[in-house]
Amino acid sequence: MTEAGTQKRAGRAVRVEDVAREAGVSPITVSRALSDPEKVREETRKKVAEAVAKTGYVVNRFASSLRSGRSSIISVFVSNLQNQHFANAVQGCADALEGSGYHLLMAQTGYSDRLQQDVVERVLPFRPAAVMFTGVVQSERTRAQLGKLGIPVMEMWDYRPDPIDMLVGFSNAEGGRLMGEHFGRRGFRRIAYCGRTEDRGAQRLAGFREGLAASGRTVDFVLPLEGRRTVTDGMQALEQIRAGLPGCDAIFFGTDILAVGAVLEARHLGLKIPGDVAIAGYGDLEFVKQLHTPLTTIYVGSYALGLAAGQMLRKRLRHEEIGERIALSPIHLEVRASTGG
Amino acid sequence: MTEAGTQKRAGRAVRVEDVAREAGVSPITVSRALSDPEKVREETRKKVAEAVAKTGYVVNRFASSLRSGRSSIISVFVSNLQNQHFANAVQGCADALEGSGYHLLMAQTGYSDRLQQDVVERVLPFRPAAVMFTGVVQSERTRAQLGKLGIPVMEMWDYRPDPIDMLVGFSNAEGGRLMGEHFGRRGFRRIAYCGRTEDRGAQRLAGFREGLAASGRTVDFVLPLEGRRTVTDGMQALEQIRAGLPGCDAIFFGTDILAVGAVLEARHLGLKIPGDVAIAGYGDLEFVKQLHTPLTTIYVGSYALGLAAGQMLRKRLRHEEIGERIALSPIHLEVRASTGG
DNA sequence: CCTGTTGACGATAACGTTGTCATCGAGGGG
DNA sequence: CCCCTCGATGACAACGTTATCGTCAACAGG
Repeated sequence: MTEAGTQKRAGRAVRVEDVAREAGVSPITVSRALSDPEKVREETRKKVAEAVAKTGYVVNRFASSLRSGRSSIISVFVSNLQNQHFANAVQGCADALEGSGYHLLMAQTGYSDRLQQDVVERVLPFRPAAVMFTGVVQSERTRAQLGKLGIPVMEMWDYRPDPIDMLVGFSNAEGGRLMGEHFGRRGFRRIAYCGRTEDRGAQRLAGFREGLAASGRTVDFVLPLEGRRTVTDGMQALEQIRAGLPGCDAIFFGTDILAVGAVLEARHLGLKIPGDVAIAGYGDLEFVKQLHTPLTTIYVGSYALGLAAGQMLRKRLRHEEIGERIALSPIHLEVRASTGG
Repeated sequence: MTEAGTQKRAGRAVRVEDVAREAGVSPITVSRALSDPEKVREETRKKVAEAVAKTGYVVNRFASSLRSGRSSIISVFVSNLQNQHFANAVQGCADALEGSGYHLLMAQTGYSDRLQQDVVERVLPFRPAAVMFTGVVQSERTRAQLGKLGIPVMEMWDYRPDPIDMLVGFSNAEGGRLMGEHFGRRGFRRIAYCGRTEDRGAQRLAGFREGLAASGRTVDFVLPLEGRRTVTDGMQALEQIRAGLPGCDAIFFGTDILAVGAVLEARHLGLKIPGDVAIAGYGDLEFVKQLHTPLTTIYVGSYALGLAAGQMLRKRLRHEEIGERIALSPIHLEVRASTGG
């Protein structure tokens, strides 16, 4: 058994009935005055407001949601708020939904599918009006279950062509392409990629190749580094790339953290950036412009993404036309000193 | 009128009654089998479980909370998740409460008192089992209102001796003191402080003076900078301090962001750090160890703080003895190159 | 055999609100 | 002057669950 629910409120709650008696009207009129004021005369509304103030009445949303069959809860699934981008996105959602009367219920998911399944089931008792995910839902079973729920579902962050319902994401391919074109304009000749080569990484790499192809270039060396990586990995990567591709003059890292490591290591080795080797990253860190050698990277607006998702969802909840159910949040190239800004 | 509540569920919901019929028991037995399994025979429990699976029953927490008078909702007030420290703290709370059966409801507060008052009222309809705040509650009216609620209240982040109910915070004075002692050990002679001189800043400064006093030192120059500040402010501050206190050889900034600016400006001016001027900050940024000149600062464990707060609250909700209702989360000095680490 | 206790389960009612339909008077068109 | 619409309000019942009390059988102790 769970621990929840040992809190009991003391005393008898103030009910609509009490307010109604105080105001000299019927309970249903109190209800209307509070939730649909236009249907009540100005004068009556005022009497009710006074009675509410006097009694200290606070509506009970459990009763109200039960009876009306409406829920003001939107459930937000986040794998980890310590990831600053996710936190920003959630804040964006919150801001977009401010004043809409909806409330965000945090649901923590680990990265694992099994957990996500559990959590979805833990949230369903609240009959949420909608659910949002930072990151696409992986498990097919969960996707099917969510689809059948008949409520708006928002997937954020990643792109996929067949969302459960709505999606606002970044195009990883677009980011890679922008960087490829930039490398072409800069005239780099021996080009390496380092980072993940699965999922998001694969998309970034594919886009990168495409962008380079526009100026007849190719990726001459790929150093795959799967999973979570650190600055130290980036430092080692630089050596491996220089060994694997002698004369390499430009490296695109799939993740800023690796690029930061490479920048530090290059300075350590006395290499000129970008003279000897140009280095670029992909936007997962906010401080890279404050490095000694500011890093060229792909800027990812995680707050803006969350805001856009929240706005789309809000429209949807108002039954307004939302047009496309898939939106790509803008990303752009930040050219800085590390590629010769 | 708010927008919320336009979602209506289609079809007839599966109720305990349906499950009961399927399992050949009474509704109340189904309820018990699900929420208090020990009171039901193993065999009956199994029949109920099968019936639940077959019917796809999901409990309706609105009905259950309404009838039982218990809420599984804990309301968390955050001013801004884009502040990484707050996000970490919230994640800590979430982790501490994982598996407890409680759910976190996000409540966004601006920094203003008026807003906080509004939001508290927006949350009360959920009859939360507890409320948590990142940051102490400023408004006396809100403090009184919360006190009367009779539910656990947790204030996080700042320290104050008279919390509404429970508090887990950092001692800003302690951080200042540690830095003052460090400056003493380093032998700095002409010492400046720059940053806020109100609230948290005042405490940091007071602690700093105290730490310096241990080695007979004093703060020779104070440059007050109230409000939110940026790297640029830090850059300008360095010049002002050098003008205001010629020969200044060490500066303690009340906020890392200012210290970062000063470090960048010092490098720009060709000053040696810490040879010409030592610089230290106060832990609000995570990347300062990755600067070209890593920054000495006060480390603040925001995740650990949230975790501790969540754990204390969890105990409290189980009616366990919690001992002190006030806890100080550990902070410590991170000595790095910018003060001659 | 009687009384008391315990364990498993059920019948009834109530939690506080709002959807639905009904009522009633005011005003407008024929 | 009648019929109809419209605005404002009320009576009643129902949303889905669980607290409370009650029933009934099994069993122990005297």
